[in-house]
This record gives sequence, C-alpha cells and structure tokens, in this order.
Amino acid sequence: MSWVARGSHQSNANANGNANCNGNGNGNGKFSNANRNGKTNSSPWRQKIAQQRKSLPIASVEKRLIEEVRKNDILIIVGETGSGKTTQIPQFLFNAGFCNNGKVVGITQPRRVAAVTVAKRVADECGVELGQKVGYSVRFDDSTSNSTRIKYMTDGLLLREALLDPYLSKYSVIIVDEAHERTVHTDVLMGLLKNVQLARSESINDGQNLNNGNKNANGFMLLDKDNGQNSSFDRKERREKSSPLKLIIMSASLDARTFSEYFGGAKAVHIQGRQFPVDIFYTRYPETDYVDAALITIFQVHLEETHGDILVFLTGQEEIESVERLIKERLTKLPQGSQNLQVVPIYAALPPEQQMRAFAPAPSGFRKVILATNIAETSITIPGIKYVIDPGLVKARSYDPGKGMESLIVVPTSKSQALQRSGRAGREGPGKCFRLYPENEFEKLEDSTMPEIKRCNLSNVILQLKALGVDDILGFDFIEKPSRTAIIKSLEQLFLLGALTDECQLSDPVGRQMARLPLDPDYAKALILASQFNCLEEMLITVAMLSVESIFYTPRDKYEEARTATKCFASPEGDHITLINVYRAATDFLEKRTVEMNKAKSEKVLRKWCNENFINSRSLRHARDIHRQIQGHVQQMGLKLASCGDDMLQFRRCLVASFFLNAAMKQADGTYRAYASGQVVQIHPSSVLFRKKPDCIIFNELIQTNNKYVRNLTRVDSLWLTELAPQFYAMQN
DNA sequence: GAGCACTGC
Repeated sequence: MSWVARGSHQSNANANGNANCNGNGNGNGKFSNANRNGKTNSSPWRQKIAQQRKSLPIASVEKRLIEEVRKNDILIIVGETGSGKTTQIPQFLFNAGFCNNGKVVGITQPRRVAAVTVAKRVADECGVELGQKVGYSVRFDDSTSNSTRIKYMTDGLLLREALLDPYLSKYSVIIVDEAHERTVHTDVLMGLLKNVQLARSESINDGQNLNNGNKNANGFMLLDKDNGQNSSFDRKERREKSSPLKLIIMSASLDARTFSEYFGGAKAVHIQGRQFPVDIFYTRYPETDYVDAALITIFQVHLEETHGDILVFLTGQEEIESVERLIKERLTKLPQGSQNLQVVPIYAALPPEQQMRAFAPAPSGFRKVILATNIAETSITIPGIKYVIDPGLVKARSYDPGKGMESLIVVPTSKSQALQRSGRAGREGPGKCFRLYPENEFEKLEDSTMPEIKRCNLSNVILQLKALGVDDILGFDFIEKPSRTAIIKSLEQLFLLGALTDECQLSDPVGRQMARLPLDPDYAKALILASQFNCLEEMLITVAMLSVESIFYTPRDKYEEARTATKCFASPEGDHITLINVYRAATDFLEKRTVEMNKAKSEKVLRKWCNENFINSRSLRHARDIHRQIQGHVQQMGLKLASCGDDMLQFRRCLVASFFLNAAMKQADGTYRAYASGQVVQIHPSSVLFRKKPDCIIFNELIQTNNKYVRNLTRVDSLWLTELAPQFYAMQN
C-alpha cells in the first residue's frame, strides 16, 4: 500500500504556548509526607519512587498549581498522558493542607481498575498502608477508613454517596479525572457538583437565611429538598455544609474549552505530558475493504519496519477472529525467516487468562501483533507498542428513545478517538500510526465522540436526579442536554413504573425505594413487585443475571460442545428461568464442595465448573456480587424475601406485571410485534425460545445489530397483560 | 436459523 506521511502528532499540550504552569515551579519537589516513615524512606526502592516522582513533568509546578487552586474555586487542568496529574495533584493538595480538619480530597475515575491501581500506587509513594491515608472505594470493594484523606473512587460511586450526603460535606476538593471521556456518570456528576459547590458557598455568604441558599444560579430548587424532613440544620451540619468546595476538572486538551465554558469561563492550566512523537500516515485513496487493508498493512510493517509490536483496532470479536485466521494463513506462505509474527487477540468478552496473553512479551525473535477492540483505546495499556493500525471505525451503542431500541452499529471514530489510538504508539518511544483512510477523511470526522448521555436511555439518570432533589429535569444544567424527546420518554416510563406521581414527583415509598437500588429502574420495580408475588428470591437472581453481560460463553470452535453443555439449564418457559437454573446450579455446586474450602479455593473450583459448562466465570461472579449487594438492600427495605418454590407460574406472572412495557405478540409470518413501540422484531438466536416461537412473550432487551432482536424472554399468556397491567393495557382497548 | 464495542452503581 502507498502512504502519505503527515508529520508527527506530538500530543504535547505545551506546544500551543498556553503553558501557565511550566517553568515557573521551584522544582524542589517538597514531598514532606514521604518522610513520615524514615525506615522505608531510605530503601533503594523508595528512593527510586521519589526519583520517579521528581522527574515527572508535574513535579516542578506544585507551588503554581496550589496557588491556582487557592485562587480559583473551579480549575480545569489539561494534563496529557504521562504528566502524572492523577497521582501527584492529590498529594500536592494534601501537603498544602486541604485535608486538615478531617477533610478529604476525592478523585473520581470512570473505571474501577484505574481507581484501584492508582490508589495503590499513591499509597506506595506516600509510604503508607492502603486504606489509611490513601484509599479507594469502588462498587463491591471499599478500602477506605476513617483516616483516609486521599480517596480514589469511581464517578458512579460518588453519585451514590450524594444520595446519602447531598452536600458531599466531607470533601474539601473533588477532582473529576478523565472528564473528556464524557461517561453518563461524569456528566451527571459535573452538573451536580456545580450545584453542590454553589449551595455550599451560598450557605457561607448567606448563613443567616438558609432557605435562600436553596436555589442555584438558574433558579432551580436545589438539594435541600432531601433534608426537607429535618429542615433545621443542627450546628455541626451547618458548619460542614458551609465549608467551600473546590472543584478540579481534569481533561485532555481537545475538550478543555467545553468544560471551561460550562463552568463559567473557569481557568484552564496546561501540564506538559510525556509522550513521544508519533508519525501519522494516511492512505492515498479510500479503502474499500478495511479488513484487507489492515492485513496488508500488518505485513508491510512486519516485513519493512524495525522491531516493535503492532496494535490493530478492529470492531468486534468476530472480526478479530477472522483477521487472526487470515494472518495465520498468510504467514504460512511467507519465507521461513519471516514467519516470526505472533498474533494475540484481546476483547472484553475474552476470559481473563487469555486476555493476559496480550501483556506477555512475544517469544524472543518474534514480533507481536495485537488485534484489539476499543478496549485497548482507554481501558488497558499494552506495553511495547510501536505501530498502530487504525481503520478508523468503532462499534458504538446508541439508543432510540422513540422506539425504545438500542443499536450496536459500526461508525467512524471521532478525531479525538483517532488521536487517542495513535497515541498508543508513543508510550515508550517514537512510533508510527497508519490510518487506513485518506487525510481529507480525517478532517471530516467529528471532533469528539458524542457524549454517552445523548445516546442512552435516561430513566436511570432521571430517577437518580429526582432522588437528589432535582425536580426540573428539563431545566437541569447538563453540560450537554439530552434531547427533549429522550427526557420526556424516560419521565413517561418512570411514571408508568410508578416511580413518579401525577405531579412528576418521586413517589413514596415506591420511587424512593427504586432510587436506592443500584439497578435499572424496571429491575428495581420488579423486585418490589416480586415481594408481593412471593417470588423475590427468584427475581433477585433474575435481575442480577440480567444485569451482567452474556452468561454463556460459546467459542466458535467448540460450538456444538457448548450447546450440549448448556442444554441442561434450559427451561421450556424461557430465558429468565434458564438464568435462574444456571445460578442455582452454580450455588448448589459450591455449597456441596466448599464446606471446608477457603474463598480463594472455592473461586477456583467455581471457575473450573464454569469452564466445563461453557459459562463465563467473570459474568457469573459479577452476578453473584450484584445478588449479594441487592439482597442486602432489599432486606434493609424490609421487603419479604420469599420463594415461589416450584410455582413458576407465579414468577412468570410477576415478570408480566414488572416488564409489561416489553411485551410482544407473534405475527402470521413468525416475526413479533412489540406492543409498546410497534417495532417488528425477531427472537435473538441466543434465546432458548429461538425455535419455539411462543405466541406471546415478555422480553428485557430490544436491540438492533444486523436485525432487530429481542433478548432475554419468557413465554407468557396474553390475557395476563390486561389482568396484571391494566394501567397500560386497559387504556389501549 | 445465527450473534454479543466499552464502562459503571
């Protein structure tokens, strides 16, 4: 293939001259906390860590940064990859006294692994035990204690904390890291933090009259709503609420302006990163077959370029598997001396042990080519990459609120995604990135990926906001507002589920209970109903299993084997009961064997059982975690934890009462028509009812891929619809 | 008769 070279993209924020924080620092790296433990401090390892810290680009600007934080209540920090902002800034703040009087510096991350690994790293740097001064808190895993002052957490977890403490009163500073990723949680959190900050500062300036502090700049009622029951704050509460909250938003350079504008022209400072130059190459002409173009490029790099591993971005598991086959085929046609190429696939659904292969170095004398989905764009960093091949496509999820349908389709990447991908070649030294499209195509790409909040079902978000006391959802200060249709549709859904009253207020107790459960609203409602139908045990298992990704793992090469293995769990009534069967089989298996086993051993035994039964052990473990957590919640709420025993009729009726919005009827041609949206759909091939085609079904997922499919379904009697959901189906007649 | 980017509470 012939290439057009386009200089190097050195994603170094400093290049634009906006270097507020560069070159002015004292450079002496005042790491006073490192001295706390004299013993470890003198160890070579600790000296090495101290050296590494001092050499970070950020170390020289500690003083300047702290000054900026003191001067500005909101600060945008643009820190490029490798600047050390995530690990260092919280330590600077601690040293500057922001954790005095028991206050906490909170740092949010979009991903669990990041929160956990960074916290461990910082605890090491500080020479403290994890969970003391430095800790993390993520779902199912909390290492923090009363003495934790630097707390790393997921953004979703901080949102949950806000439900219990609307003023987030223990935090003096909250840092929202990776804000440019624009996950739903990050976006909602920023809107919320804006309000919290205002409420906390207003209550200082206006301490005489707390009621005036209830409105934010836009005039919406604010968070005091939740405290309406005990409207007179006691002294302590008032003091905590009254201390100001500092906000720091950390982002990549392309998006800094958006955040600055959103926060009323907040100051943005840039911190130099440490990224090596990456030469970008474009194709001369558009490629008609990007898979073939990728193959050709892989071999071009392998045969013509100096040593260094290759990372190829592909759209999905199937594509990765086929490219893997094709590479191996073509390799056999190369001369013996050129066959030293190792192919390694990596995608989220791959079992962890196989994922680890991507991180292991290639055998000596071999070059490694990694075929990855988007997982390698942000979630994981693979060492040794020198060449990136980017076809410029990504499989993206979007949501159509009108049809109530999700879709999963291949679309072009954004410019910032393309930059992120090419940056993967410059982590350890200069690299090259081959974009499989012409340069003028790059110019046509969107600057940033559309934020998730504009392409997902909002019911969950809205229920949370309602529970946080935000009444006017349409008027909420979203950084980017979802469409009016999307908001109205979700309000409608919440109303039909009984979470909202006629006046669009959160209902009590149903709405409040639903908001407390960390589940999709319809699953939360199902649990409340199940306690009345005496099948809460079964529903608890069901929603836990529905909340995780594909329970069944069917590798292409063992297809038949997998099908026979999973057959023994199948229920003629449908997927829900099948999922219950799998869960119970796993639990029974464990209970029989683990009387004398410790936790680690029983995990291992369960993994083996999963492999034998073609069940994804990661998904099952996740479901068991969710089950445990939700069980705790429903018990606290006082819901009746009963089982319907063998009376699955009762359970299926409860499914109808819960998911009545997702009913579909078989049509003459064998396709189905979904009642609520009128969509014509098919049963997904993964369903146990794929061939059975019952007359009337209740489903949980409506998704468009190559076709429109419903997934996770159960056979029901159509008469139950009017009987159990008259509020919806009686109106229709 | 045929399919599952990635996070998160």
